[in-house]
Amino acid sequence: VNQNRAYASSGNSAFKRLAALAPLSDQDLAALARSADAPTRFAAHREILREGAPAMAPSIILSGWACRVRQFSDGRRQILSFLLPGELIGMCHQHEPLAATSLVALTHVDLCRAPSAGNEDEGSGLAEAYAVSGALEEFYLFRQIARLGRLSAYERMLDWMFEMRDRLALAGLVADDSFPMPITQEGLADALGLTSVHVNRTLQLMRREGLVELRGGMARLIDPQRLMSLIDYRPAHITAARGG
Amino acid sequence: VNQNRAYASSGNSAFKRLAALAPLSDQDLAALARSADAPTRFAAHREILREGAPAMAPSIILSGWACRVRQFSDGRRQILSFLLPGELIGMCHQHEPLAATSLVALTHVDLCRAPSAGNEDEGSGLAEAYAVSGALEEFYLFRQIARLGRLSAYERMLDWMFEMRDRLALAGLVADDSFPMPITQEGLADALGLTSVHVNRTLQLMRREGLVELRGGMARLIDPQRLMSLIDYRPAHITAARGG
DNA sequence: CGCGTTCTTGACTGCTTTCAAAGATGGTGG
DNA sequence: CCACCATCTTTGAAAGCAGTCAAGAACGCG
Repeated sequence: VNQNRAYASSGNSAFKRLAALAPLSDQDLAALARSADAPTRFAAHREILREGAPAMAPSIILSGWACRVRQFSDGRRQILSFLLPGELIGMCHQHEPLAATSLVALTHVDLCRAPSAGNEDEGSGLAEAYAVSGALEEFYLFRQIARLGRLSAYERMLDWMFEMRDRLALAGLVADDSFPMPITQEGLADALGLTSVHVNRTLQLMRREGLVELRGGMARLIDPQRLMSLIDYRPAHITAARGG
Repeated sequence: VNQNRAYASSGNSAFKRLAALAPLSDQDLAALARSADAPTRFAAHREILREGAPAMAPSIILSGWACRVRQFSDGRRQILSFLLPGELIGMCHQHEPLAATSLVALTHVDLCRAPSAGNEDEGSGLAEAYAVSGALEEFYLFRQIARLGRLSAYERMLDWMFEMRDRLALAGLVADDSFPMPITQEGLADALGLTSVHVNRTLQLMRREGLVELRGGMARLIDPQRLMSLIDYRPAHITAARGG
């Protein structure tokens, strides 16, 4: 694959996301660019941070997918949340000295330090983007809980795909309801609280019904309008607080 | 019931929790006491905040249990998280103008504004307590996800009871592994992603096995040491960051 | 081209839900 | 103090969604 081009544009979509969350000044963008100049790279499946290890510096996902994972002693695994391009790690809760969960790279991942945002009260663009990003992260956690607690396998998968679409769209990674989905069916199972066998069956059912297309790591939602009504999907309506 | 005494001591356990998270100065305690002088009261089952409504001022639960809820259009309900005495609402993500989830009182609840903590960087006791509380809140969300995603009904209930014990212990509300559990089996079902029927059956099984005692809104774990090994329970090890 | 990972399929099991109804509990008002 | 009512708990039988085990096919990478 043409990794060169991928790395050349690394961070591009990440910046796009942050700029979408709050207006960024040239100064903000310069700080981001400087930070992204020295990315840390992780290969797929590599552990970025282990539960119980000293916490990480606040960071930005420049490219690739990562996830938080809880590994049980008997082998069971649960993906707690996903970390997509432009999303942040360890911004808000830096007061905890130890990482509460492991972080694992699902694909090649480029990471960089999140430039500090100055005083949060001054309405700096970066500070605002960070705050909105934090609010979104919490929102996604709530959604994951509702998904696991009350949705059927079928509903979980649709709901999850919609969320991924919306989150990737912030980074400009969605074109025509088609978006990258670089995760195995076993990975999906670990995220949705199912088995890979059942994920497979459900996926095939959805394909037969013409609801989604899956090819080569890309997903496409066929009739979003109709699907959203099927599953009571509510997009995030979290934006930067206007004025003051 | 002797509500008078209950209200006289309202906030007592809440203060205890915050003081357990970080050392509080007399100034901090005075600010808390002042705030708690003007509590807002909610009757059981009352809605504290509706999804989509303007967000609430940062607040402290002085007494009682509340929860975040996601209500589906077809009647399904999922309790996303619990809010116990001394826990905080809306501290970190005040930048979102609208509430992302509904808040409902499970019992009578007394609420008060969280006194502002001055500059977070100055190591004020309150600011530190708020930060640790935020980290814990996130940790509990992760745990809820793992619980719903990968544990059986039996395991979910034990795991949840352990978490409640530990959280209530911070507020000094646990004596001899016995603690208040003012929630119906249907409420438990909504929190654990089960049906009330199955919660009931599972609870009875656990009682028959002599693992727990449940009487009059109080729960008691019989042999915590043994139980914890059964379910791979990991206590939170989040504390205030030392030094700096 | 060969090997390992991932995907697919089938048969069977089982945990959990559903539906329905009876029993207990607790608070309220007469 | 007791009857009454709503809410909560308990129980049974039957159905269903998802898990388990196992093996073969397809895919992608080196």
